Amino acid sequence: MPEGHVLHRAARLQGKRFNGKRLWAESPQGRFADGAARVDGQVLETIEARGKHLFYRFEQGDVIHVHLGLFGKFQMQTPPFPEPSANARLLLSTESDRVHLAGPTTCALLGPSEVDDVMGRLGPDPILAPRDGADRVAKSLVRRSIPIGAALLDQKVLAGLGNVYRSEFLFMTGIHPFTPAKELAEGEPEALWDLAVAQLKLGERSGRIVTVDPAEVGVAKRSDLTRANGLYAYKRQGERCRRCDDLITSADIDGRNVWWCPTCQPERSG
DNA sequence: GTGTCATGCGTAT
DNA sequence: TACGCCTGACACG
Repeated sequence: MPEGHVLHRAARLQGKRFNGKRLWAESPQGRFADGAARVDGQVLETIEARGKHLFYRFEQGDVIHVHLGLFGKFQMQTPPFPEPSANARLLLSTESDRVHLAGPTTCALLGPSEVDDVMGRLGPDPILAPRDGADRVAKSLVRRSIPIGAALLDQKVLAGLGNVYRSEFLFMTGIHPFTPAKELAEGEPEALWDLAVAQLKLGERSGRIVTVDPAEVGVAKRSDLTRANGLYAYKRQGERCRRCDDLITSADIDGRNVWWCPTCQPERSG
């Protein structure tokens, strides 16, 4: 259940084990058998994340492209390696480490130009924090009349946000989710970008999404926050806002729920 | 056991 | 807007 921080974390942790190493590749499930056979025995050069996509670049120019979708999962394993689950799409191993991939939406072999196509469809990635990121986000939001709540999930606007960060960032910036993207106030797109940069980097380091300021809930350290007290809005329907005590509410945008505080994020009449 | 939902996204209608 | 894909956790009977 991954947002962008999960993929960057995977790239970092797997890269530490596998970059520059010759790998065994197999697809116990069989659905990536050809691709696995193709890279089996090749040296992995780098693992790169962009938004919610992951790219494994091998010495002969082959690239494995992975997108976890809603259900995909990586597991890192060390010897003695457990029996792969029946749905293991891909195993990459050295003698001392193995990554086990199950349930991805995408696991495919690409050539370099196809990699460019995928990346070309993505907006700036907050974890990579390009200097012009805030500008690009602002320029793309100003052209859209769709709700900001929808725009934030559009990977062309900004690559790597998912449904948890969407509700959290809108809460933290005080923006009602149904505000048309083009009607954001001066500075708000930049504030959303800066928040994304800070929060996704925190998420990448800790491996979880915790947005709440520890002081706000009377906790000493960020690492003491849990799933139960670490979020402001996401999935808190009917619970009290941590700031104003109003009740968190929710609605559907394009088939996905968004949660917000009606007081902290007032509807804007335009 | 069955049904529903979920941190996602592409394609068809 | 609906459906398909991929899987696991949880609620319900």
